[in-house]
Amino acid sequence: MHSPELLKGTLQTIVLKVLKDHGKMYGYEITQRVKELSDGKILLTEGALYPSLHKLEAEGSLQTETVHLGKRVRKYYSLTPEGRSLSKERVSEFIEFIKTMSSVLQVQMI
Amino acid sequence: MHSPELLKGTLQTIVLKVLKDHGKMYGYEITQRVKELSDGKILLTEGALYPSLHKLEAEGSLQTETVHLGKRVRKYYSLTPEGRSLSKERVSEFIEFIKTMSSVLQVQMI
DNA sequence: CCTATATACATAATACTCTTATGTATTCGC
DNA sequence: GCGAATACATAAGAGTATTATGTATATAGG
Repeated sequence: MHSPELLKGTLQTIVLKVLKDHGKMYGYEITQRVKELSDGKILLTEGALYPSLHKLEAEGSLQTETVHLGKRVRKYYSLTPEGRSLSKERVSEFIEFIKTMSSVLQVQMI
Repeated sequence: MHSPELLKGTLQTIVLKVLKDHGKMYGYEITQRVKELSDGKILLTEGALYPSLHKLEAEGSLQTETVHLGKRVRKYYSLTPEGRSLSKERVSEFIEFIKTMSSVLQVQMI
């Protein structure tokens, strides 16, 4: 598990990119996918994920679809066109940040 | 200038690595060196830097030397042996984090 | 059967880190 | 002389995440 401080500020980027790559997903599914992709090193907490999803929805980057499975409820999230471009933007920003950090830290990362 | 959220959690790493690479430095000098290395994209704020330096000193990672230049005072910071190994550790952690993120975001960064 | 774990959502209190604002003071360039 | 740069420092506030808590259903193993 990574030191959590580094993760700060990357949650939205992760959510947006994972949704872009995997299409319609629900919250719990996102946590599992990220856990899988990160080989267990990034464990999204619910307390961070759900408010983040709600915020992205409120801002128009995500749209939702509620599905009932028997008595259980699932809320599927998918990117709106604005969410799609925000996803690209966030990933680009992140890559630029890494480039800058590799200069500052004098390490080869790109 | 990078979106500040991404920078969170990287300040200590930056300070420790820059001090390792450039030896004895004072606070203001660190801000300038980082600004230079990052091509103006990372501007350390004093409100974040000084408390961080104080904390690292209190924890035994940094040692200080106060120098008087006429009436002005400069406080030089340098790594202790513990600081040296912490520097390595923080940089390694950061690189590991980037590797993980590149898996999650499905982008080629390493 | 029942109980722990997994699934699935959500919110509130708290902690942590940084930004912004403020304060003090010296030095340099025009 | 005066604004900008140098040089330190701290406090108030904002933002983001963790931890804790709450509710509820489904499933696997003893």
